[in-house]
Amino acid sequence: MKEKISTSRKKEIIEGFYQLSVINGLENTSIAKIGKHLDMPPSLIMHYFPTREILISNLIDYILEKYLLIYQPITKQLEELGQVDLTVIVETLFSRNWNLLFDDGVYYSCFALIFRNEKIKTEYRILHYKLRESLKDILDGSPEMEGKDTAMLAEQVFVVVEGAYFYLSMVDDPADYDTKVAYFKNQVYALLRSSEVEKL
Amino acid sequence: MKEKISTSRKKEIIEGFYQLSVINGLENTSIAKIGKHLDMPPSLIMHYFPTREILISNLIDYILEKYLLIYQPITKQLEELGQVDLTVIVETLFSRNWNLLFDDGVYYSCFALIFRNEKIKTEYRILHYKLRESLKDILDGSPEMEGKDTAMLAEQVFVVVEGAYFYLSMVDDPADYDTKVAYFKNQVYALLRSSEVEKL
DNA sequence: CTTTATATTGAACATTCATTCAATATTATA
DNA sequence: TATAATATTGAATGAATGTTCAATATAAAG
Repeated sequence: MKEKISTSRKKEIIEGFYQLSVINGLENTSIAKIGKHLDMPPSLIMHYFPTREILISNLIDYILEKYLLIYQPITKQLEELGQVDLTVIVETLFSRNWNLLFDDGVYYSCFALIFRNEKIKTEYRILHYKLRESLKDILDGSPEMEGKDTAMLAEQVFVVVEGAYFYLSMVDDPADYDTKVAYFKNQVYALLRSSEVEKL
Repeated sequence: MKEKISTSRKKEIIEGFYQLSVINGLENTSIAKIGKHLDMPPSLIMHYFPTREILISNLIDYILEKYLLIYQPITKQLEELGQVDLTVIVETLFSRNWNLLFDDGVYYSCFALIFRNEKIKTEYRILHYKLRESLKDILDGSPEMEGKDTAMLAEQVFVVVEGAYFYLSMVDDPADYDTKVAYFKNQVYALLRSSEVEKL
């Protein structure tokens, strides 16, 4: 029971950090502000996270865990039906709920840290490699993908997905947004249908 | 001549800001540090940029201007030969020099601000729309693109390019890097060759 | 040369920052 | 119950933050 307090407090602090970062931005969220938000002295926060760097590192773990949740609809169908429809994959990847799962502002702020912090870079790399491997495994389970280079396909699909999310963040006009999403979905469907990607 | 001092000082300050941001990160670069770096009192910086927000806004202008420079090899060939080879386009878009033109860490840190600042978001949107329009114009000039939906193609090509740059930032292993770049280049070539993109 | 506008300086401001520390309260273990 | 470990508090630290201001230097315009 002793450990419980420690872990739940840590979770509470990270979540408070995240919530305030969504509102004010990562760079404007101080330890004092988190403390005020959670009704907790700053010294208690530093008891659990000795430095700000450690605190941020844990926030990134938290965000990357959330990031993985986009896969839930796919893995759910995989468990229930034993295999996954390609349409479900594409629709899941481009679903707007993904965007609602976590805040893009915080996500990209944290991402920007990879350029000056090797540990964070590695964390991001591992996550993104994992995502592609998962997709490869799913594709390998589909009879339509027989004989295709699924590893390459997974890379190519995700580059479209991530490029799309990056770009679409700037698009405000809903009609414009929908048109572009349709472009990118078709692009992915074309990739998955293509015969040019067959293995040697 | 009076105006000259003002503009050159402003340029000096923004460049100093940028340089320090590359090293220490945008969020760790204060006005005092810029002043020390340029041997200049902080008050002089605030004379030209009354608030930090304005300073950042100008830094973003500076970065986005640099971003546009990736197009130089293409526009150069366009001026010299009257038309552009598709290979030159793809190779230019994926050239490593692009990465060296400006720092990705600063670029993504600034990008993260679009989620809490409409003005910055609009600036980013305008730039990215401009990039796509330029590519469309270039494609329209190519006989190989006759009858194709070049607007859509430009969108699809850039989503691959930007997704690739985002993803490749995390990749450290050079062999891995090259493999993936080859994937994404082929992906773009396939897009440009595809017959499925014909206009209605 | 005088006047006016701009450039530059250095000191000062309150505020916020991450972090430290010693003291106390709570809980788990023996 | 006594002891040891953890949880929590509140006050204090010095350094850094963005910003303001009045004073001075320099250059342009009349």
